[in-house]
Formats: sequence, C-alpha cells, structure tokens
Amino acid sequence: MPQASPNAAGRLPDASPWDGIAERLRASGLRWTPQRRTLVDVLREHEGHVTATELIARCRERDQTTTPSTVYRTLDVLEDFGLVKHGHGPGGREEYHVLPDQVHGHLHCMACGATWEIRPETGAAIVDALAADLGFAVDLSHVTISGRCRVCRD
Amino acid sequence: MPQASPNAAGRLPDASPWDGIAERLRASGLRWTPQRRTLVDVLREHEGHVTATELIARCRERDQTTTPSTVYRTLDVLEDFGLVKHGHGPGGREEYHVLPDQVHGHLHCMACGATWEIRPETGAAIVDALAADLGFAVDLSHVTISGRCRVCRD
DNA sequence: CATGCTAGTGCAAGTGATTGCAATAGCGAA
DNA sequence: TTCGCTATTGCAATCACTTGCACTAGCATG
Ligand SMILES: [Mn+2]
Ligand SMILES: [Mn+2]
Ligand SMILES: [Zn+2]
Ligand SMILES: [Zn+2]
Repeated sequence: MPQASPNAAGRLPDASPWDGIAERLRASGLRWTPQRRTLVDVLREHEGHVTATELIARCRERDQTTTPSTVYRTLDVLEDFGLVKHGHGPGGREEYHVLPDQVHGHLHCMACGATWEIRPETGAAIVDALAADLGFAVDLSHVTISGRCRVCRD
Repeated sequence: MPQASPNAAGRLPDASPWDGIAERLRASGLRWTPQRRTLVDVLREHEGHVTATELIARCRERDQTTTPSTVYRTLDVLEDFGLVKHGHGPGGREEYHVLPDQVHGHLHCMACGATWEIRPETGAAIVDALAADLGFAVDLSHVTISGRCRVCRD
C-alpha cells in the first residue's frame, strides 16, 4: 500500500489541463494513440515556448520512431483543443506556446533571440487600435512582433 | 532623331528610387549582374506586396535560367538598400513590399487573404504601447498581424 | 472477445527558403 | 584592352513544413 500523501483521501491533487485529454479526444471521435501520448508527455513537462523542431527532437528521445508529419498533425489537433497555440518567429519558423492561459501575442528580440508574452493590457491596446482604424479583428494569439528588447537596444 | 518629348531638353523626367541602382551597388563594392537586372526590372513594374515565389516566377518569364537562391540573395541585398522590405504571411511565408515609402507593418486577413498596410498613426500606437510596457523597440517593418478584415469578420 | 468503420500513421514527394562550395564573371586598375 | 581580385552565380544538399495515399490500428458496438 502506498504511503499516505499530503493530498489526502483520493481527492484531485493539482488538476492539469492535460488531464482527461484521452477522453476528450475520444469524445470528439478522435483517437488516443501511442504517438499522441508521447507528444503529450513531452508537452506536459514543457510550459512556455518551444519550436516544433525541438518538440520533434524531444519526442524522438522517448520514441526513436517519431515521424515529423505525425507530430505536426497532432499539434494541429491539440491547437484545436486550445492546449497549444502557434505563432511564427522572425524567420517564419513555427513556435508553440504550451497551455496558453489566455490569448496573447509574443515579442521576439532579434538580437538575443528571447521571447516574451505581450501583456494583456498592451495586447488590448493593439487590438483596439486596429479595430478603431480599419475595423480589423486581430488574432492576437498568432501575433509575433520582432524588434530589440530593453537590454539589446543599445 | 526621336520626336521631342513633353519632358524637354534632357532633364530628369520622373525620378524613380530604382534610378542609379547599378551605380549605388558598385559604389558599395557590389556588382551589377544580368540576374540582378532581371529582378530589378520585375520589381520596377510591381509596386506593393509580392511573395518571393511570385517574384521568382516573374523573373523566369524574362530569363528562363533564373535560380531561386540568386533571387533570394539579391532580395537580401535590395533590402539592405531599403528598396524592398520583407515580412511573413500567416503561414510564415515571405512577403516583400516594394519601395516602402515609410516603415510600416502589415495586416493579413485570414479569411480573404488580403493584405493592408498599418497606417502610420496606428503603427505608432503599437510602437509606443510596447516601448512603454517592456521598453521593447519594435521593428515595425517586419510586423504582420493576422486576423479578419472588416468585411470578413461576420 | 471478435469485428468493422475510419481516424491516424508512415512514407515519399513536393514547396519554400538557406547554405557551402567550386566555377564564373563583374569591374577597377594598369 | 587586358588582368586579377573577389563578388556572384548555380548546384546540390539540407532544413522546416505540408500533403496524398495505402496500410494500420483505435475503439464503439454487438
Ligand atoms: Mn523575416
Ligand atoms: Mn501560422
Ligand atoms: Zn534581446
Ligand atoms: Zn478579409
């Protein structure tokens, strides 16, 4: 019998957005496969921003037979479920944000390569400015703005 | 002898930013080649936004032997001279803006695929918001924001 | 537990873009 | 005009994705 945990009596410990992902997929007529499990395992321990290439590499560490096309397709599915969001770095390469708490855009420093999230208020300012101007409805989650961060702008 | 033109006596007609490009390249130790002339000829009659792929196709119409790598490299050179600027569409693909009158970002409608320039004031609002927030210096010319235009947002 | 429908996988081919390298060809200088 | 230095070119290889297709394998159902 396992030792009693501080999280007593079988109650949910700390719920993760990944919990029940298998069931949620099946509920939509989709399937829970070993390949998807591998990717979700990788994502589960990787909050923040990652490139698709990095994710493929991490999957391959766990399963040597990992195929890029399968990973890309699974990322698309997970994006439909809101578990990841992708944007594009300054080179146009895909960057995934795991578990986006809320819709937000990204900043990328061309000098040091670092990435930040645009804060909600600042994002709202951008959305408002473009709505007022051209009536354009910004998809903030896909916005990556490049430039130079406070440290790198000389 | 050619008939007299309305632009009398050999004075400059309507100056183009492309005028003297050959000399400007040479002045920087660079060279004026047939391949570059082909691309400049294509760009000369193509104000606005184009994808690199379209440019390659247009060059090939004029010179069947056009090579992609040469076009991409020449576009880089022309970008250094400020004659084109590139950004990235929502799929991360390169889009070139020919003869940008001023630094500006772009909007891309995910529904109809159209592209617009962000107006100076609106661009300034974005730059200011991010400067105030994180001290980030936005490279507006590389910004492409996707979303839905007035017509497509239902 | 066995069966069938069909979502998902792997592969190969294709597109867009970048890069190293050897051969070519501008162009400034003689 | 000729010459030589070296910027450019073309090519092949490589990377980041994407897509069509035939085969595999989840999983709902009985
Ligand atoms: Mn870019
Ligand atoms: Mn995208
Ligand atoms: Zn930086
Ligand atoms: Zn539209």
